[in-house]
Amino acid sequence: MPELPEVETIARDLRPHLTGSRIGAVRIHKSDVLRNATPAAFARALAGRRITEVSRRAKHLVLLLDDGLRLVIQPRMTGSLTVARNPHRDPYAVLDFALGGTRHLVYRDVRRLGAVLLLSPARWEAYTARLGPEPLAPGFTAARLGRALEGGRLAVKKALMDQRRLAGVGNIYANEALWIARIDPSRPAAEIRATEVARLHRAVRGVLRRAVAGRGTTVRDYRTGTGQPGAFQGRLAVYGRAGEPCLACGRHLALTHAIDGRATYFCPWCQS
DNA sequence: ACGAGGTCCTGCGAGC
DNA sequence: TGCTCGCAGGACCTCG
Repeated sequence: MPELPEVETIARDLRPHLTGSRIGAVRIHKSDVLRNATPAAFARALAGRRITEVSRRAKHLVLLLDDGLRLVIQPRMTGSLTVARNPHRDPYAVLDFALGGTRHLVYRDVRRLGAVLLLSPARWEAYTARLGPEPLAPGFTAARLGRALEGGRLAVKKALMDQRRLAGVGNIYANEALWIARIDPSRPAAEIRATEVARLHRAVRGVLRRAVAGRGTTVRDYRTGTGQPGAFQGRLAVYGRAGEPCLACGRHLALTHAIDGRATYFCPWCQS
């Protein structure tokens, strides 16, 4: 679920609560999300550490600790992170860090497809180097997007969602951006013309920025860092609207699973 | 060098 | 009402 706007919202919400906080007791309710540490080693590495910085990279939340290690949390489909006071019993709570007083940072993940990593500075460098550019960074130009789409005949929608080519775009915003840019999601990425790349560049950045302003899209599980649903789901133009009228031309929107097996919503008329 | 499909998990809504 | 089936925001892998 959480794509760039959702993780950005979580990071902004958590930052004032976490920055400077010391992690007390670490409770691991489900250990299968820990991808590179045993539960004992994980708890030992975190307990007593101070959080010095809260940031986002792609769809990952990154907590920098005072010993240089980074706690990287990738919520994938159903993960959420909130700061709560005296968290109530929740069968889907996965991790719980006491923060002093009554505050806790809780990672909740129904399907537990999420990933939690503890990375040294060197491993972090290697990790972030494999991810593509940040689409909202000032230096992300249309030419840069054009380069990300180069090579191979893969569908442009798949290229947009490929985290090595471009960071942070998932299924919802790939659908939205392609509709805004009036580009057929199944077209080979390498065949998108320069004028279309320019439209797509504007569309991707525009929809991501508006979704951040709207505090993300809640389809089902996503919650902001304060535990609220996002507000952008009411402003989606195509995602989840199969059979409903296209907001541009009024014809019926279509749904296919032919691209990568993922739900692709599009207007067969506007995006052809 | 691709794409297709299975895998990790659980829950929910549709359909029978 | 109660079952089974397919699908869900992601990303990894193997196979052909």
